[in-house]
Amino acid sequence: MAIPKKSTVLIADAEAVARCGLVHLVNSHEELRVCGEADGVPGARELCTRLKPDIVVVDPAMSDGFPFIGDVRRWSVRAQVVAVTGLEDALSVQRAFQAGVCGYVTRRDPVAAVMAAIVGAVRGERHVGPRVEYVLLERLARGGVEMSGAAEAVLSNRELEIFHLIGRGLGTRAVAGELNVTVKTVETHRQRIKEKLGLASGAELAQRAALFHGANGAG
Amino acid sequence: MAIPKKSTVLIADAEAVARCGLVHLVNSHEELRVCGEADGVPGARELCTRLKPDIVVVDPAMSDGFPFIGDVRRWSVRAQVVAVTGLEDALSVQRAFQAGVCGYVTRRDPVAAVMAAIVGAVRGERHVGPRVEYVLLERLARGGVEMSGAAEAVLSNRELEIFHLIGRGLGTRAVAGELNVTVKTVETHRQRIKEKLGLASGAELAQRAALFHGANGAG
DNA sequence: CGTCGGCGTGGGGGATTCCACTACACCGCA
DNA sequence: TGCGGTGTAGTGGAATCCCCCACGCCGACG
Repeated sequence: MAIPKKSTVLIADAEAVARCGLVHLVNSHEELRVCGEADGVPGARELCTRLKPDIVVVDPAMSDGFPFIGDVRRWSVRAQVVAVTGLEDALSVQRAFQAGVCGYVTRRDPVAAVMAAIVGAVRGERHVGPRVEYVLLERLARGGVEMSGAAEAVLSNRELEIFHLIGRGLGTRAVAGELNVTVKTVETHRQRIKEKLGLASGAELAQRAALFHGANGAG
Repeated sequence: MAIPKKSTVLIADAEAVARCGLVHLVNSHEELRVCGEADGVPGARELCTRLKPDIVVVDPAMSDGFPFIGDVRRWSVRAQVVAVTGLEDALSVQRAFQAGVCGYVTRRDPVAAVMAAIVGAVRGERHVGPRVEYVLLERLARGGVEMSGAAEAVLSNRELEIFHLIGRGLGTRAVAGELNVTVKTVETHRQRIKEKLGLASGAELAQRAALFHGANGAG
């Protein structure tokens, strides 16, 4: 037969077990061949420049995972990136697509969905797993489409102030008391913060605020 | 021929990709054979009673994962349980061993360590992966004594599970859906968690959970 | 063997918050 | 002179928080 020139696939995932599964999965498809494995971004960068794979399967949960996706896209217009990860929150999906992934499936999605995303990527098709579809539709249903991946910089002074207070574990009522405004005002600010950051619920807001507050200056 | 009576292995893991890797890994060993796969605890229970596997490879991060470990041990004195999971915090390791696992490796440990733990389990040997060793030694180095430093240790398994989900930014309703219980049940657990950790409000709970999850869970 | 306490699961019900819309005054900028 | 972002605040229905209670299970302790 005319040797159909298999597409080469690079696997970049910190989890050895997941790599093992992905390698077998990819190699079991007749149009695909694994050309390399990496357990971190540095190794993946090296293999990427040396092997020039057609497809890069990457877990953005790795250190520098998201920037790495963008790097691959800049290095080659031909290479496609598929995210296979345990991250199932809307923000991670958003960041991945903004970085330029072609497909996004989670580790809990069926094996068929993983394969569909990788095989589809060969032809530039966008595929997402059922679980990803779900969180995206949830998000779209709420309207807030364009969100700033650039995070908290877009918040106004007042909003940032409230964001910090939320991160300190204060509830709506407590924030209102702290700032000497009504609860309704704080609620409005919370709404706007959620829109700007692309957060779907008050719970996600509390999480982001806590992590942001913990990572940056505590007060 | 003398058919060396391979040991049977049941794989219980919510992540399809990880299952795929574990299946290939286990089947590649001449003394082992995968006899079943489950993507959740209910399915694993069913297969466990029906197939009576020699080894159960389980991800305790699944819903009811830790109690399931204990159940397996109670069902059969002969069956051994090996934890293969993404959880790398000392508390999870401790809970797993208290529940009765024979070995504990993380998904990021080398494939060889995973195999060593599973093969060793056939003979009842205890194996942990390098990463697990590291966190255990870390724990010994600091605190010295029982890790009461983590106030979260006082939480029951179920409470800890919910605590993690809250830390991932899920609201009460979302947690209930994830665990297939009613909202009221989740509310009760949230109450008890707040009592045990001395938290005054749901906002404080969300903050603590986010910080805890960010520090331990996923990075 | 009984009882007691912790755990997981739920319900009732009032207070509170969430959330989508709306409103208005202020300010800067084109 | 209008347009847009900001800070403030309201209305109203859905969802939640938060305290109290209940039941079944299981392990521990007397």
